[in-house]
Amino acid sequence: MEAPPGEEALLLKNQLCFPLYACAREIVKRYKPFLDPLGLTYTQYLVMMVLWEKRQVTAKALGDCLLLDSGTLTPLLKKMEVKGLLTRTRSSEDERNLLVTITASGEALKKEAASVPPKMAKCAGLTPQEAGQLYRLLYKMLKK
Amino acid sequence: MEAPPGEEALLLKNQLCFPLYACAREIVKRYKPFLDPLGLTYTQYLVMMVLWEKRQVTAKALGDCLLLDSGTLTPLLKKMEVKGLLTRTRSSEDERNLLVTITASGEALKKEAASVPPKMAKCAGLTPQEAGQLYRLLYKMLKK
DNA sequence: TATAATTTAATTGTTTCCAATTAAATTATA
DNA sequence: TATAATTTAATTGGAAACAATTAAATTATA
Repeated sequence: MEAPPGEEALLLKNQLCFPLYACAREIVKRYKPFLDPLGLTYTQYLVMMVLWEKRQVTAKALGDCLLLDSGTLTPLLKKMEVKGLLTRTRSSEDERNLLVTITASGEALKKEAASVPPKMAKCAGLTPQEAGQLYRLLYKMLKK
Repeated sequence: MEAPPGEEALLLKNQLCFPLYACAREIVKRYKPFLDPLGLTYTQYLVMMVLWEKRQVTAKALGDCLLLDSGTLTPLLKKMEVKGLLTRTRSSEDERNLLVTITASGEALKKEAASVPPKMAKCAGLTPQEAGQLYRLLYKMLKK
Protein backbone atom coordinates (compact mmCIF):
# COMPACT_ATOMS: atom_id res chain seq x y z
CA MET A 1 0.00 0.00 0.00
CA GLU A 2 2.76 2.35 0.92
CA ALA A 3 5.40 1.31 -1.59
CA PRO A 4 4.25 0.68 -5.13
CA PRO A 5 7.31 1.71 -7.09
CA GLY A 6 7.47 4.62 -9.51
CA GLU A 7 5.01 7.49 -9.81
CA GLU A 8 2.25 5.85 -7.77
CA ALA A 9 4.14 5.84 -4.51
CA LEU A 10 3.93 9.60 -3.99
CA LEU A 11 0.18 9.88 -4.53
CA LEU A 12 -1.71 10.95 -1.43
CA LYS A 13 -4.29 8.22 -1.93
CA ASN A 14 -1.59 5.55 -1.83
CA GLN A 15 -0.25 6.65 1.53
CA LEU A 16 -0.98 4.64 4.63
CA CYS A 17 0.34 7.34 6.89
CA PHE A 18 -2.12 10.00 5.78
CA PRO A 19 -5.36 8.32 6.89
CA LEU A 20 -3.58 7.43 10.13
CA TYR A 21 -2.66 11.04 10.71
CA ALA A 22 -6.09 12.33 9.63
CA CYS A 23 -7.96 9.69 11.61
CA ALA A 24 -6.12 10.48 14.82
CA ARG A 25 -7.09 14.14 14.53
CA GLU A 26 -10.63 13.24 13.58
CA ILE A 27 -11.03 11.00 16.62
CA VAL A 28 -9.85 13.74 18.97
CA LYS A 29 -12.50 15.99 17.40
CA ARG A 30 -15.19 13.37 17.91
CA TYR A 31 -14.23 13.11 21.59
CA LYS A 32 -14.48 16.85 22.10
CA PRO A 33 -18.28 17.09 22.62
CA PHE A 34 -18.05 14.35 25.26
CA LEU A 35 -14.96 15.71 27.00
CA ASP A 36 -15.89 19.40 27.01
CA PRO A 37 -18.55 18.86 29.71
CA LEU A 38 -15.85 17.23 31.87
CA GLY A 39 -13.51 20.16 31.29
CA LEU A 40 -10.88 17.84 29.82
CA THR A 41 -8.91 17.96 26.59
CA TYR A 42 -8.18 14.64 24.94
CA THR A 43 -4.62 14.49 26.23
CA GLN A 44 -5.79 15.36 29.72
CA TYR A 45 -8.35 12.56 29.45
CA LEU A 46 -5.51 10.13 28.69
CA VAL A 47 -3.64 11.30 31.80
CA MET A 48 -6.79 10.87 33.87
CA MET A 49 -7.28 7.31 32.59
CA VAL A 50 -3.83 6.42 33.88
CA LEU A 51 -4.56 8.10 37.23
CA TRP A 52 -7.99 6.49 37.58
CA GLU A 53 -6.21 3.17 37.26
CA LYS A 54 -3.06 3.78 39.33
CA ARG A 55 -3.84 6.77 41.57
CA GLN A 56 -0.16 7.76 41.67
CA VAL A 57 2.58 7.60 39.06
CA THR A 58 5.86 9.36 38.39
CA ALA A 59 5.97 11.78 35.48
CA LYS A 60 8.48 9.41 33.91
CA ALA A 61 6.12 6.44 34.10
CA LEU A 62 3.30 8.56 32.74
CA GLY A 63 5.47 9.56 29.81
CA ASP A 64 6.31 5.90 29.17
CA CYS A 65 2.61 4.97 29.25
CA LEU A 66 1.46 7.74 26.94
CA LEU A 67 4.61 8.04 24.82
CA LEU A 68 4.93 11.71 25.69
CA ASP A 69 8.03 13.57 26.90
CA SER A 70 8.53 16.19 29.58
CA GLY A 71 8.22 18.99 27.06
CA THR A 72 4.59 18.01 26.62
CA LEU A 73 3.83 16.68 30.09
CA THR A 74 5.31 19.43 32.26
CA PRO A 75 2.95 22.21 31.13
CA LEU A 76 0.03 19.76 30.83
CA LEU A 77 0.40 18.52 34.42
CA LYS A 78 0.77 22.07 35.72
CA LYS A 79 -2.53 23.03 34.12
CA MET A 80 -4.21 19.94 35.54
CA GLU A 81 -2.86 20.73 38.98
CA VAL A 82 -4.36 24.23 38.74
CA LYS A 83 -7.69 22.62 37.84
CA GLY A 84 -7.44 20.54 41.01
CA LEU A 85 -7.34 17.16 39.26
CA LEU A 86 -3.94 16.09 40.57
CA THR A 87 -1.01 17.15 42.75
CA ARG A 88 2.65 17.38 41.77
CA THR A 89 5.17 16.54 44.49
CA ARG A 90 8.74 15.34 44.56
CA SER A 91 9.56 11.83 45.69
CA SER A 92 11.46 11.89 48.99
CA GLU A 93 13.43 8.76 48.01
CA ASP A 94 14.61 10.30 44.77
CA GLU A 95 14.14 14.02 44.36
CA ARG A 96 14.42 13.73 40.59
CA ASN A 97 11.08 11.97 40.42
CA LEU A 98 7.90 13.97 40.17
CA LEU A 99 4.99 12.17 41.80
CA VAL A 100 1.68 12.80 40.14
CA THR A 101 -1.22 11.94 42.45
CA ILE A 102 -4.93 12.06 41.75
CA THR A 103 -7.08 14.27 44.00
CA ALA A 104 -10.55 13.50 45.36
CA SER A 105 -11.95 15.81 42.72
CA GLY A 106 -10.01 13.92 40.06
CA GLU A 107 -11.42 10.65 41.38
CA ALA A 108 -14.92 12.08 41.35
CA LEU A 109 -14.62 12.87 37.66
CA LYS A 110 -14.38 9.16 36.90
CA LYS A 111 -18.12 8.68 37.41
CA GLU A 112 -18.96 11.28 34.81
CA ALA A 113 -16.34 9.90 32.45
CA ALA A 114 -17.92 6.44 32.54
CA SER A 115 -20.38 7.51 29.87
CA VAL A 116 -17.66 8.52 27.42
CA PRO A 117 -16.35 5.15 26.11
CA PRO A 118 -19.75 3.77 25.05
CA LYS A 119 -20.57 7.01 23.25
CA MET A 120 -17.24 7.00 21.46
CA ALA A 121 -17.58 3.37 20.44
CA LYS A 122 -20.59 4.35 18.38
CA CYS A 123 -18.70 7.29 16.89
CA ALA A 124 -15.92 5.12 15.50
CA GLY A 125 -18.30 3.43 13.06
CA LEU A 126 -16.51 0.08 13.15
CA THR A 127 -17.85 -3.34 14.06
CA PRO A 128 -16.30 -4.87 17.20
CA GLN A 129 -14.34 -7.24 14.95
CA GLU A 130 -12.98 -4.39 12.88
CA ALA A 131 -12.10 -2.43 16.01
CA GLY A 132 -10.19 -5.46 17.29
CA GLN A 133 -8.30 -5.79 14.01
CA LEU A 134 -7.43 -2.13 13.99
CA TYR A 135 -6.25 -2.32 17.60
CA ARG A 136 -3.94 -5.22 16.82
CA LEU A 137 -2.47 -3.57 13.72
CA LEU A 138 -1.81 -0.27 15.49
CA TYR A 139 -0.02 -1.94 18.39
CA LYS A 140 2.03 -3.98 15.96
CA MET A 141 3.15 -0.77 14.29
CA LEU A 142 3.88 0.88 17.61
CA LYS A 143 6.03 -1.99 18.84
CA LYS A 144 8.27 -2.04 15.79
CA MET B 1 -12.58 -3.08 22.02
CA GLU B 2 -13.65 0.38 22.95
CA ALA B 3 -16.77 -0.38 24.94
CA PRO B 4 -16.64 -3.22 27.42
CA PRO B 5 -19.08 -2.01 30.05
CA GLY B 6 -18.17 -1.14 33.64
CA GLU B 7 -14.70 -0.52 35.01
CA GLU B 8 -12.85 -1.96 32.05
CA ALA B 9 -13.96 0.66 29.58
CA LEU B 10 -11.82 3.43 31.07
CA LEU B 11 -8.56 1.46 31.10
CA LEU B 12 -5.94 2.89 28.76
CA LYS B 13 -5.17 -0.54 27.38
CA ASN B 14 -8.80 -0.99 26.30
CA GLN B 15 -8.86 2.18 24.26
CA LEU B 16 -8.77 2.05 20.50
CA CYS B 17 -8.19 5.75 20.21
CA PHE B 18 -4.95 5.79 22.16
CA PRO B 19 -2.86 3.59 19.85
CA LEU B 20 -4.33 5.56 16.95
CA TYR B 21 -3.21 8.82 18.48
CA ALA B 22 0.20 7.44 19.52
CA CYS B 23 0.76 5.71 16.19
CA ALA B 24 0.07 8.84 14.18
CA ARG B 25 2.67 10.76 16.19
CA GLU B 26 5.11 7.86 15.97
CA ILE B 27 4.80 7.72 12.20
CA VAL B 28 5.53 11.42 11.85
CA LYS B 29 8.67 10.84 13.93
CA ARG B 30 9.73 7.96 11.71
CA TYR B 31 9.36 10.17 8.63
CA LYS B 32 11.53 12.89 10.11
CA PRO B 33 14.95 11.43 9.22
CA PHE B 34 13.81 11.02 5.61
CA LEU B 35 12.11 14.42 5.31
CA ASP B 36 14.74 16.52 7.08
CA PRO B 37 17.16 16.21 4.13
CA LEU B 38 14.37 17.55 1.89
CA GLY B 39 13.75 20.45 4.26
CA LEU B 40 10.12 19.40 4.70
CA THR B 41 8.00 18.79 7.78
CA TYR B 42 5.48 15.98 7.55
CA THR B 43 2.55 18.34 6.94
CA GLN B 44 4.52 20.17 4.28
CA TYR B 45 5.26 16.81 2.66
CA LEU B 46 1.52 16.15 2.47
CA VAL B 47 0.97 19.50 0.76
CA MET B 48 3.76 18.72 -1.69
CA MET B 49 2.21 15.34 -2.54
CA VAL B 50 -0.98 17.11 -3.57
CA LEU B 51 0.99 19.65 -5.62
CA TRP B 52 3.18 17.01 -7.28
CA GLU B 53 -0.04 15.42 -8.46
CA LYS B 54 -2.10 18.49 -9.39
CA ARG B 55 0.38 21.37 -9.85
CA GLN B 56 -2.27 23.92 -8.87
CA VAL B 57 -5.09 23.79 -6.32
CA THR B 58 -7.13 26.29 -4.34
CA ALA B 59 -6.47 26.52 -0.63
CA LYS B 60 -10.02 25.30 -0.15
CA ALA B 61 -9.44 22.15 -2.22
CA LEU B 62 -6.17 21.53 -0.41
CA GLY B 63 -7.99 21.76 2.91
CA ASP B 64 -10.61 19.30 1.67
CA CYS B 65 -7.90 16.87 0.56
CA LEU B 66 -5.89 17.02 3.76
CA LEU B 67 -8.75 17.68 6.19
CA LEU B 68 -7.07 20.86 7.42
CA ASP B 69 -8.63 24.30 7.81
CA SER B 70 -7.36 27.77 6.99
CA GLY B 71 -6.10 28.26 10.52
CA THR B 72 -3.55 25.55 9.83
CA LEU B 73 -3.02 26.06 6.12
CA THR B 74 -2.59 29.83 5.97
CA PRO B 75 0.65 30.01 7.98
CA LEU B 76 1.88 26.71 6.52
CA LEU B 77 1.50 27.90 2.93
CA LYS B 78 3.13 31.22 3.72
CA LYS B 79 6.19 29.42 5.05
CA MET B 80 6.31 27.17 2.01
CA GLU B 81 6.08 30.19 -0.26
CA VAL B 82 9.06 31.75 1.52
CA LYS B 83 10.97 28.50 0.95
CA GLY B 84 10.20 28.81 -2.76
CA LEU B 85 8.17 25.62 -3.05
CA LEU B 86 4.94 27.26 -4.18
CA THR B 87 3.28 30.58 -5.01
CA ARG B 88 0.11 32.04 -3.52
CA THR B 89 -2.06 34.12 -5.85
CA ARG B 90 -5.72 35.07 -6.02
CA SER B 91 -7.98 33.61 -8.66
CA SER B 92 -9.09 36.29 -11.12
CA GLU B 93 -12.46 34.59 -11.63
CA ASP B 94 -13.18 34.56 -7.92
CA GLU B 95 -11.01 36.71 -5.72
CA ARG B 96 -11.97 34.70 -2.67
CA ASN B 97 -10.00 31.73 -3.92
CA LEU B 98 -6.32 31.44 -3.15
CA LEU B 99 -4.47 29.58 -5.89
CA VAL B 100 -1.57 27.52 -4.68
CA THR B 101 0.82 26.68 -7.51
CA ILE B 102 3.95 24.56 -7.41
CA THR B 103 7.24 26.21 -8.49
CA ALA B 104 10.02 24.65 -10.56
CA SER B 105 11.95 24.19 -7.36
CA GLY B 106 8.97 22.45 -5.81
CA GLU B 107 8.74 20.17 -8.84
CA ALA B 108 12.43 19.42 -8.61
CA LEU B 109 12.02 18.18 -5.06
CA LYS B 110 9.86 15.32 -6.30
CA LYS B 111 12.88 13.39 -7.56
CA GLU B 112 14.50 13.43 -4.14
CA ALA B 113 11.21 12.53 -2.48
CA ALA B 114 10.85 9.41 -4.60
CA SER B 115 13.08 7.52 -2.17
CA VAL B 116 10.87 8.30 0.83
CA PRO B 117 7.89 5.94 0.37
CA PRO B 118 9.93 2.73 0.02
CA LYS B 119 11.99 3.63 3.09
CA MET B 120 8.84 4.35 5.11
CA ALA B 121 7.17 1.13 4.00
CA LYS B 122 9.93 -0.77 5.79
CA CYS B 123 9.54 1.43 8.86
CA ALA B 124 5.88 0.58 9.32
CA GLY B 125 6.69 -3.04 10.14
CA LEU B 126 3.50 -4.43 8.59
CA THR B 127 3.06 -6.99 5.83
CA PRO B 128 1.46 -5.64 2.64
CA GLN B 129 -1.75 -7.48 3.60
CA GLU B 130 -1.79 -5.88 7.02
CA ALA B 131 -1.08 -2.47 5.54
CA GLY B 132 -4.02 -2.94 3.19
CA GLN B 133 -6.30 -3.94 6.06
CA LEU B 134 -5.22 -0.97 8.13
CA TYR B 135 -5.75 1.36 5.17
CA ARG B 136 -9.30 0.10 4.68
CA LEU B 137 -10.19 0.36 8.37
CA LEU B 138 -8.85 3.89 8.70
CA TYR B 139 -10.76 5.14 5.66
CA LYS B 140 -13.92 3.48 6.94
CA MET B 141 -13.52 5.39 10.20
CA LEU B 142 -12.81 8.64 8.38
CA LYS B 143 -15.88 8.36 6.20
CA LYS B 144 -18.29 7.86 9.08
C1' DT C 1 36.05 9.94 48.12
C1' DA C 2 36.09 12.80 44.02
C1' DT C 3 34.77 12.79 39.40
C1' DA C 4 32.20 11.16 35.56
C1' DA C 5 28.10 9.30 33.62
C1' DT C 6 23.28 8.75 33.92
C1' DT C 7 18.62 9.88 34.92
C1' DT C 8 14.76 12.94 35.48
C1' DA C 9 12.20 17.37 34.87
C1' DA C 10 12.04 21.75 33.29
C1' DT C 11 12.86 25.19 29.82
C1' DT C 12 13.14 27.28 25.20
C1' DG C 13 11.87 27.80 20.58
C1' DT C 14 9.40 26.07 16.53
C1' DT C 15 5.50 23.89 14.18
C1' DT C 16 1.04 22.20 14.17
C1' DC C 17 -3.84 22.15 14.99
C1' DC C 18 -8.26 23.94 15.99
C1' DA C 19 -12.33 26.93 17.49
C1' DA C 20 -14.14 31.20 16.93
C1' DT C 21 -14.21 35.51 14.80
C1' DT C 22 -13.49 38.87 11.07
C1' DA C 23 -13.32 40.62 6.40
C1' DA C 24 -13.92 40.41 1.63
C1' DA C 25 -16.03 38.56 -2.47
C1' DT C 26 -19.76 36.30 -4.55
C1' DT C 27 -24.39 34.56 -5.02
C1' DA C 28 -29.22 34.43 -3.87
C1' DT C 29 -33.34 36.74 -2.90
C1' DA C 30 -36.77 40.21 -1.63
C1' DT D 1 -31.29 46.66 -7.78
C1' DA D 2 -30.48 46.61 -2.85
C1' DT D 3 -30.06 43.55 0.88
C1' DA D 4 -29.22 39.12 2.90
C1' DA D 5 -26.94 34.79 2.96
C1' DT D 6 -23.04 32.15 1.69
C1' DT D 7 -18.34 31.15 0.73
C1' DT D 8 -13.41 31.66 1.26
C1' DA D 9 -9.14 33.17 3.68
C1' DA D 10 -7.09 35.33 7.25
C1' DT D 11 -6.59 36.31 12.07
C1' DT D 12 -6.51 35.49 17.06
C1' DG D 13 -5.89 32.87 21.05
C1' DG D 14 -5.13 28.51 23.27
C1' DA D 15 -3.33 23.64 23.65
C1' DA D 16 -0.39 20.25 22.11
C1' DA D 17 3.84 18.11 20.48
C1' DC D 18 8.71 17.75 19.89
C1' DA D 19 13.87 18.67 19.49
C1' DA D 20 17.46 20.42 21.91
C1' DT D 21 19.37 22.26 25.94
C1' DT D 22 19.87 23.01 30.93
C1' DA D 23 19.87 21.89 35.81
C1' DA D 24 19.53 18.99 39.64
C1' DA D 25 19.82 14.54 41.80
C1' DT D 26 21.58 10.04 41.80
C1' DT D 27 24.60 6.28 40.60
C1' DA D 28 28.81 4.36 38.86
C1' DT D 29 33.63 4.39 38.61
C1' DA D 30 38.45 5.72 38.78
